[in-house]
Amino acid sequence: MFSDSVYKKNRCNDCKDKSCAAAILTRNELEQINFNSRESEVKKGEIILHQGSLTSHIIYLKSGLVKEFVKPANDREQILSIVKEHTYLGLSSLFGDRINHYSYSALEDIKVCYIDINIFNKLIKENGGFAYEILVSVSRDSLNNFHRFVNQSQKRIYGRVADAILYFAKIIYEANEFDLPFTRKEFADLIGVSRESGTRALIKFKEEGII
Amino acid sequence: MFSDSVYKKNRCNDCKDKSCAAAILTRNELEQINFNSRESEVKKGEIILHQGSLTSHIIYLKSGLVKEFVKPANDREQILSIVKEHTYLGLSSLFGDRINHYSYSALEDIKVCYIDINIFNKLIKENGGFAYEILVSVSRDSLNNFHRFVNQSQKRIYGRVADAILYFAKIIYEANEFDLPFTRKEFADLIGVSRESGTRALIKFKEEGII
DNA sequence: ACTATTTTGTGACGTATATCACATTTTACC
DNA sequence: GGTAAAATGTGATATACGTCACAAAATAGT
Repeated sequence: MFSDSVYKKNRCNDCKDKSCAAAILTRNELEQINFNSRESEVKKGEIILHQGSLTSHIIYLKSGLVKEFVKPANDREQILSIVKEHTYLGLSSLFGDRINHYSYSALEDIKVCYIDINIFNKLIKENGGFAYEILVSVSRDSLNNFHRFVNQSQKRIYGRVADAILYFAKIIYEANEFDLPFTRKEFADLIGVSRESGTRALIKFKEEGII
Repeated sequence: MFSDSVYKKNRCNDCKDKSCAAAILTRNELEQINFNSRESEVKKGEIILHQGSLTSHIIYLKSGLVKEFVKPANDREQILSIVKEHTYLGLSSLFGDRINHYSYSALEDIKVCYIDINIFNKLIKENGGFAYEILVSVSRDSLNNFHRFVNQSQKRIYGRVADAILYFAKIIYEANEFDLPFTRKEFADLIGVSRESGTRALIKFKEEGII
């Protein structure tokens, strides 16, 4: 189907970046994915998926960082989450109305795989173990989001800033020192405050020597 | 296993309140659920599940209305969603760490079924169609919640009140006239505002004759 | 290297809504 | 049916944060 398949007999089987779910699949099942998928690179800042678009392929984030967001009409953009490598994008949209409910854009240069949605669904129905792993990951997302939701509605700006920073330290980078991969405006969109207020809070944190 | 099983050979198979997912199961699979589940009634106001508790059974809401909520330490209670009949409670907690992340309590007298978690997982792994339906429902939940999340962080009080009322009219009751099934405080907890502010907004709506 | 554009910092100001305090009504319970 | 407890309504007050306006700095494009 794709020219490089001719050369690399089973790219997916040898992939070092397989998802937990894909690790469950048999050689033959991976072969099916292999022949119905394509790898691609996306540059920093580019949009991978637009909210409202129809789902024909599922997108697997092989490496890099991605932001998941919505932009309600003439309203402030809201970043829903920061997605790490080895994750499928927009799983929950896949099983609903087949319309992507969120947008995704690359926070850095990334690698993604486009997998045919029909193969994906077929494997879910045929391989319960695979389905189970997908369920685990959809559920984990769902819980994380709820957690953020509750945080946002109950804490105010300093708490949110602290949460966001800790989130990056613990979950995303697993390190104590790092640079935020986006602008102040995006940071504010993530914690749901205005750009100015977000900045002010960050500065205060710096003054107090916490950062 | 349960005494009534002796009398009613396959209660689950004949159940008129089966979930979409359970409708996919074979007679034999339903039999397995039948022998590892128990039906029960819960009175209005009683708690069905406590956040933090361990999951040993999955709970299916056969009839009635339930509120899903969290109560962060000495903070205001936050209602996450209102759950309608024919829904599994806490699915997303099931596939994570097996700890219930939310609490559930009955908004009216309800009927629930407790299904052994091991049987449930077994069926997911063995019956891909069942797994797929469960995925659909977890995804739908997830999307709904996101939607609420975005709404709450972008609209202010009147918008939220309107959303909540429309939600009840369209989704929960599917009617234009209804009584809110809870107190003003709970209503406020649902839309994430203080009791007083929520009440004031409701009164304003009444004055303007919208309600 | 030099503009043009975008991002960031900072002050002044307005306002939505939380909080407090208390009166009134409704509900629950012997 | 009468008292206690919970739920509701209402005003006064405080404040966190959004918005606006503009300056400074950083980035990008030629």
